[in-house]
Amino acid sequence: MSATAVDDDLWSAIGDPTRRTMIDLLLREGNGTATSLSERLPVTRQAVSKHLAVLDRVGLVHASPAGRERHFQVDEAQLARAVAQLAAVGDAWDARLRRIKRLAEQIQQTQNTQNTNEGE
Amino acid sequence: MSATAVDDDLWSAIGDPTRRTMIDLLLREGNGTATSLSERLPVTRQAVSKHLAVLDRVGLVHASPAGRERHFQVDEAQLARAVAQLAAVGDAWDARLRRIKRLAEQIQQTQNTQNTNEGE
DNA sequence: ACGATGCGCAACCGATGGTTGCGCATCCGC
DNA sequence: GCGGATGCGCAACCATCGGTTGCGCATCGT
Repeated sequence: MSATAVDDDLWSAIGDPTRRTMIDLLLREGNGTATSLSERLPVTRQAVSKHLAVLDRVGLVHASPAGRERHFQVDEAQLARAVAQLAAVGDAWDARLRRIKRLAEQIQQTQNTQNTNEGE
Repeated sequence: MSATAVDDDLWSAIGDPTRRTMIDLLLREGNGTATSLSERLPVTRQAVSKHLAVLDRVGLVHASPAGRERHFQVDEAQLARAVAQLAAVGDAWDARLRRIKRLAEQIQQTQNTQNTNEGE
């Protein structure tokens, strides 16, 4: 049934909308610092820093110190794991509600045409 | 039109591991009450009741009073929306990961082909 | 050398997931 | 019909978390 400890950490990590956006930004730009990310987010540097700490703890990102800055970038393999988690839960529900799968896909199509990615 | 309010509510609703399990149980057994669910969960009835209230508020489940009991069941259409949310985020990241991998492979071969395909 | 920049630590606040305790309504056995 | 068991909601309370502000320290640039 899913829900191991690691899985749960990944879930809670990507469950936060701010963290999702941060991952998105990091993926888009390759890397970033707490300060650079905070400039593109509606939260303060400290909040971003905390989120980065969380993401770092679960291994979704890792930092590389460069002088007085800390450059973060996404760990692709770990993110792939997280994506697999999403898919797993979706599939689990889908397995029980296979008949609504088509409906979900239709909705997804609509959403994809509306928003390809996030901007806020 | 990225994260609308409703979408965000859906995310936070399914983001909680207890609520995910509750949805799972409800799907498995068709319906359930706060008490019946709490017997299968490591939390108290009140906690379950609160979660049910949250899920009810975002429309993922709805209750049907029966005597002194309140039977809940999953709203399939709304759950389909939620699954679509998961898939959408997963697809977005997945697509970007694929792009990164391709880019990395291309960089390795750039010495020869020089086919820079960085859309971004 | 000194100001600007980037960061971490600490204190604090509001929301939330969780608990316990209580009271009320409904059902069941007598 | 009465009383206990059952199911629920409300309220108080606690811990955690996302967020803020404030401060101090290290590094960079002139």
